[in-house]
Amino acid sequence: MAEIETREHVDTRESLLDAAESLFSDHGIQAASLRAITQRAGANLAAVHYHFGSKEGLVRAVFSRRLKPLNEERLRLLEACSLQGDPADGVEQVLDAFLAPVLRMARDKSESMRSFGRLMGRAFSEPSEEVRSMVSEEFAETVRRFVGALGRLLPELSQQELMWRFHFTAGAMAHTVSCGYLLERYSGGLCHASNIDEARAYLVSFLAAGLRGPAVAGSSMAGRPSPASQGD
Amino acid sequence: MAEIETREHVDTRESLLDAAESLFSDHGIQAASLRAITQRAGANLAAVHYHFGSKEGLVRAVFSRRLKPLNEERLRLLEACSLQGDPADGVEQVLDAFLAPVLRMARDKSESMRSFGRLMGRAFSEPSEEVRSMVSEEFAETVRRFVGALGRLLPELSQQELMWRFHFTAGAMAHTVSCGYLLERYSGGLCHASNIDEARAYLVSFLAAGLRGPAVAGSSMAGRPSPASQGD
DNA sequence: GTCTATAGGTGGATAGAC
DNA sequence: GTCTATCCACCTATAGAC
Repeated sequence: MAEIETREHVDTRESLLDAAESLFSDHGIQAASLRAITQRAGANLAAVHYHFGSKEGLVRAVFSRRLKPLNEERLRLLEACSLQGDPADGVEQVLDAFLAPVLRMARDKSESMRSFGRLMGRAFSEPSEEVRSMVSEEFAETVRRFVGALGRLLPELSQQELMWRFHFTAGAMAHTVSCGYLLERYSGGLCHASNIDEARAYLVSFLAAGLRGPAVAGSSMAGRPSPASQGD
Repeated sequence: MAEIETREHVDTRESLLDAAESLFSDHGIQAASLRAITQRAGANLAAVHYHFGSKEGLVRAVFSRRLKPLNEERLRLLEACSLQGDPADGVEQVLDAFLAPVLRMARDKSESMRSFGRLMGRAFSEPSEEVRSMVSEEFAETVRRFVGALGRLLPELSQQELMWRFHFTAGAMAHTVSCGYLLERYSGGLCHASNIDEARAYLVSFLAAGLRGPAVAGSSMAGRPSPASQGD
């Protein structure tokens, strides 16, 4: 009988994280009030301060709960690439290791995971400097490792151009995760951003072609109005 | 003498738009209070309600003031492409017509324009449904026209794959406009997102390669774990 | 650990004088 | 068109009982 009670309130801390995640992604971090969060969690207003110290502490906890496992999975998949490496598909494999965990999260069966997907998609452009720097710190090691792997597969790219291209890669991914509604709308319902297999296949093929494309001239392009992309 | 007075307060309506634009982009739309906005504009709190009816009216005015000229310029540049068209560089030219006005805005000399660039970069993932639907409506015609132009240049792509690729294109652009700090940070200061010529050249070459890449198999890819991007 | 009660502050909006 | 004054709802945070 105590079991039922236990399953009812599960764990206040975890309920608060779930409620916060959901409301942060629906209304934005700033607009989601602790009152709304505690109400949805079935907890008391003061519980947030007991468990997390402040609203900011709650925000940090919401992000790190998901980001640590996410980036660990990415790094595991990256390791797997370099072992079973068919170098011809190397770029595609690395991209898939980078993308698949995020896409899976953003389209997860659980509403909770999908919420976090949307939240993460806009985390980098959050107005709050606190949030931005926390999140970018959380991804730093993953970026370093994936850029390294791509650099070895694309040795003809300068470090600079490699970084730019990785930046665009991340952008296409983030947009896909957080702005899928645009694709549905602008395609008149032809495309469905929620289809994870389509998203993966199209993203990987588009990005691999972009990454492998000819390098920009290199040094002397200051002031050039329209780039001539005829590399070597 | 009246001239000096006139130049002092310029025009309350315009001052309010400038102040709102700046504070919306620094702190977010929801977090920027009418009190802070009117104070910066040197206007009275009640002036917002007199000129725009409500905070939401102010938000709409801030966006449409910039988006209409921006998209008009894009469409003018697109027209110019199809006239002086060297078909070999068609994709690059269309991309440049799409990107250049936004990048110029995001790196404009005036702080006001740069503010709006940041604001626009995250407009699509704004929590407020009102803002998102207003902004996506504002871009609808531009998207339609550019997708049409790209479709004619890339006839081997299905309408579906074209839409997906355009979506990724927009994502890379939005990320570049609104998350330049990430590139600077992750490259250890090697790349500077504020360099508009670099951004343009790298973006256009990357995206053109992605758009021109081989098409994904097409229909039978549901459930395929890692896409084989060996088109025809 | 969880609750109530409340402090102390800020938000958007409006009425009405000028 | 611009101002002051004010309403009232809401926010985060904390003190202190249980």
